[in-house]
Amino acid sequence: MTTIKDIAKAAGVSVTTVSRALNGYSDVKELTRQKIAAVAKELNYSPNTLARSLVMNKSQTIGLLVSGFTKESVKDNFTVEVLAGVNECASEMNYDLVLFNTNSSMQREKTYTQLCKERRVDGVIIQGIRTDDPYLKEVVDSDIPCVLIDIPVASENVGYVTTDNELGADKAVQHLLELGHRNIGMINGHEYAFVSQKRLKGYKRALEKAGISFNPGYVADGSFKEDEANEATKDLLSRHPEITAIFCASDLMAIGSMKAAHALGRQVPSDLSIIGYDDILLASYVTPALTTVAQNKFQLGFEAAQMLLNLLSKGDQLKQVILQTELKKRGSTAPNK
Amino acid sequence: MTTIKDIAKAAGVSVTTVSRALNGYSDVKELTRQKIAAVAKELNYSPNTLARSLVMNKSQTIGLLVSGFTKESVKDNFTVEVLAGVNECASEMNYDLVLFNTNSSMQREKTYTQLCKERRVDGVIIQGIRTDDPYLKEVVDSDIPCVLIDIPVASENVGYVTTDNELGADKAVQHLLELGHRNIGMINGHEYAFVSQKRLKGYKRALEKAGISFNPGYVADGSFKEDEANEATKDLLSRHPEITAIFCASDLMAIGSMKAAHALGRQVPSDLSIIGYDDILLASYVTPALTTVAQNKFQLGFEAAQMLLNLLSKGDQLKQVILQTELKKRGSTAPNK
DNA sequence: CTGAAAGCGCTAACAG
DNA sequence: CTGTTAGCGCTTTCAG
Repeated sequence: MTTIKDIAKAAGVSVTTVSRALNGYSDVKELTRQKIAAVAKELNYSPNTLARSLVMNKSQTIGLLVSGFTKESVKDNFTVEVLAGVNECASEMNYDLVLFNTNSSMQREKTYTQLCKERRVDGVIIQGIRTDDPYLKEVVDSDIPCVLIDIPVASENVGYVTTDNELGADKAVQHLLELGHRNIGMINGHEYAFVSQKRLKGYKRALEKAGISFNPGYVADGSFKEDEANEATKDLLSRHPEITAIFCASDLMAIGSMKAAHALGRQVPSDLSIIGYDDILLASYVTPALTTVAQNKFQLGFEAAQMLLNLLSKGDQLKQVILQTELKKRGSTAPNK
Repeated sequence: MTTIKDIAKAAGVSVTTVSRALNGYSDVKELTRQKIAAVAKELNYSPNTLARSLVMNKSQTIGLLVSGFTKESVKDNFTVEVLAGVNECASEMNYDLVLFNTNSSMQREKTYTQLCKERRVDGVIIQGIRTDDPYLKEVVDSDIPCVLIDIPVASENVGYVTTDNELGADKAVQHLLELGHRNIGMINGHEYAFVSQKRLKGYKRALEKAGISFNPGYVADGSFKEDEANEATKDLLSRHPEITAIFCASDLMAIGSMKAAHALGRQVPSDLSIIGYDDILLASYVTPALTTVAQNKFQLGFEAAQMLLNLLSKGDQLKQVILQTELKKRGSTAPNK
């Protein structure tokens, strides 16, 4: 493997000159530069980024902590799309991504922080972590630049990007209200997700605006899982058969709810309207197609990467980005009869 | 950031001893070891893997070249599942993954090989690359240990893992034959995928076994895309209305075919049977649910990682793994009337 | 059992 | 414009 030393020798110059020439510094005679470039190509040279990173104390790498790559959770294309967005932005800025093994089946012995510090990533993007994850605080408290997705925490070198979850939920419920529904249930995620709290808030707000008092018994948790939402929906509907519409805090759960409705012999949307959240791929493929509150997952990732890179370059220090959502009316909601 | 030097000073020993103690060498007095461990923890030490990799000439990192992280291609959860498998295996073996930016919208100036060499990854896994990708040959020819997914190339330090595509296609067509279909069309991917070639072969083989002569006009290409398959299917069916069943070389294309059938007023499965390949998530969610040939994508990734790590450890030098597929009978196929 | 010293490949003052 | 020198943090002979 050729090194700049080899090039220096072959070109009859010093390593310094080689380094400078190869890195495009201005203070190298054009002729020398060409000579060096030629030799480098001839010798099939590749710079060793490890060495460079070591001395520059900068790895041009950003770490990715996601908990969405387990065998089970591929259903949700949320993670992938976010990743695609991150990748796109990182790509443009010449950063590489390292995926940390946060979800091994084995007991993890190293904390995220350790992983990041050892790998000397320049910064880290965190997604899909529960707010009660013990390591979350650790990373945030560390001095590693960090951008969180859907977790509103900001500080010296921590920012976040999320969507307007309260408004999104509000819009969803608003839609149901406009269709004439009055008894609207909600299947929420779990308390360890900020988005759940926000979406519940939006649900309440929309209800309140419509002059409908909030009934805690109308809300159940589905842990963001299809199966649990299925169960929760069955339970909810049997306790409250008067419910004519359900707002689910995720599409996957909405699909679970639809199955529950089906099992209970209630037709969607004629007997029961269901609205989801996220606009995952499946949403438009299930039957009936799911009405949902769409969030731009790709953009979420892209913006997160952009914020992180800005943080790193000490450019604009924007610590908060809130994206808007869009109501997608499809087949799973209909006027109340 | 603490270094072993700091620890050495604080513990009153040399850096050598610190290095050895921390790396669990046996030739360190137990007392010294404990002392060092204590100091290390006290000083909140994290080893610098960059430095270590540099001197050891080993980065404990494997590169991932996928072309499945563009904004458009998230539909296919194939890539993600493979990634999950790779991640799982790498995780167990304490390797980290670096995702190379192979799909930036900008013109890429660096070849895969360059990327790999610069980052000093120990090996690389390649997935979703077309066989006519100019860089593919380059990587394979380089001396970087490499495992390909679905591209049957093996050499000194190159291996591959794939599924038995010919048999899989054979099983699919067999299934249609058993349902009494005789005029069976095929929507294939494109010629730059080995799997397409294999699946076509399997299609022919099944037909031949049944004593049905191959009609080239019954085969069209859909480029593995939903839309193109849709068009191709419309075209195929209008040219050959006698076709009663179609074998699609991917589920995404099968979904496109289903839409085409719908547009043409042909009911699936009663008027037209459609069978896919892959068993992507969508397959079981569309209506009717798609009959398909399932491949274990997670395992594909897992085995690829395992093979690569074996290659790296100079353990068993298995260069070829072929996984089996499973026919999943669902709602999109029915007996020929 | 421990330490001194060399060196991985590169960059960055600093001095010409 | 170019070279000398030092050093990033770590591992590894080689001597004790």
